[in-house]
Amino acid sequence: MSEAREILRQHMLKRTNCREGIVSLMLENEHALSEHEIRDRLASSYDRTTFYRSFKTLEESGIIHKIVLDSQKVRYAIARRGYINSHAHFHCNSCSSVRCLGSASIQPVELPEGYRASETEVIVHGICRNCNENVKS
Amino acid sequence: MSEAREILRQHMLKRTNCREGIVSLMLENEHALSEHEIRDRLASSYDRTTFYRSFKTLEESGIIHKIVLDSQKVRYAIARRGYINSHAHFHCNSCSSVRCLGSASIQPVELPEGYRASETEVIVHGICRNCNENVKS
DNA sequence: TTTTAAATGCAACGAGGTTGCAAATATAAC
DNA sequence: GTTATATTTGCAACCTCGTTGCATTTAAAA
Repeated sequence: MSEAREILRQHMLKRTNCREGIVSLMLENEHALSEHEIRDRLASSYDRTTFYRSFKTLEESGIIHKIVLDSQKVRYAIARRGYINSHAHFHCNSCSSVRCLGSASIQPVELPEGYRASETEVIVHGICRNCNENVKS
Repeated sequence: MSEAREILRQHMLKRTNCREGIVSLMLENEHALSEHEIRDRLASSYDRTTFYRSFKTLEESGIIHKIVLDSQKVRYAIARRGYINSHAHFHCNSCSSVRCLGSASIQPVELPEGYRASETEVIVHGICRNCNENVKS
C-alpha cells in the first residue's frame, strides 16, 4: 500500500484519487507546492472545487499545511512531525521556492506582559543555496 | 502641517485626501487595520481602486507595511523605525486584533548551509492582554 | 452485491485585486 | 492668482481565488 494511502487511512479519511494524488506528490517533493504546480503534475485533472475541498480536508486533518506568502501566493506542504506549534519556512526571492525549516530553528519571541502565544509562524525571505551557487559559477 | 502630510512630503508623494486620510488614521491607531476598517473610519469614501493603489504606493515608499494573516485577511500598519529587515506581529485569536511587536524581539533563525536571509516575518498567534483580562474578570 | 454516507463535478456566486482610459487635481512655474 | 503638466482618481470591465448548493458518482462497510 502506498504511503499516501496509509496516511489517509490513519486519519480516517476516505481514499480518493484526488486526495491520494495530492499527498503522494507532496511526499515526493522537498519543496512546498502551489495549487497550480500540484494540478499540473497530477496525472488526472480534477475540478477546482474538488481541489479546494481536498486541501481543506487534508489541512484540517493535519496531513498538510498551508503557507501564505502573500494574499495570492499560497503553497502547501506535508506536515511533518514537530510542526505543530511553530512553522518556519524559507522563501527564495530568486526562484520563489519555499522550503520548510525545522521548527527547532525558531527561538521563542518575547511578548509584552499579558500576551500568551499558541502558535508561531516564521517566513524567512532570501536566496536559497541553489540560487546562491548559480550566481557564483 | 499634519504629521501625515509631512510624511508624504518626505517621501516625495503628492498629498491627496485618500493618502493623507489613510496615513493619519494609521498614526492614530496602535493596531493594524484592515482595508474595511480604514474605509469605514475615513470621513470621505473613495473608490476601491484608489484604495488599492494608495496602499500599494504607501507600501512601496515604506510608509506602511502589509501583514498577511491569511489569503483573505490582510492588515496594514505604519512602518515604524526598526521594521526594515524583520517584522513581528501578534495576532489575537479571540478579538482578531493585530499588534506590531518590536523587531528586537526576533531572534535570527538558523538557516541551512548556503542560505542567505534578507528579511524575516514573524506572526505569533495567541490571546492578547485585553482578552486574557476579560476572561479572568 | 448491495447499501449508504461521503466525495465529486457543475453552475453560479462573492470577495479581493488589477488594468485601461477619460476626467479631475496637486504642485510647480509663471 | 493663473496656467501648465504630470499624477491621481473614478469608472467599467475583467481576472483569480475560493465558496456554496445540488444532483450524480464513488469508496468502503455490511
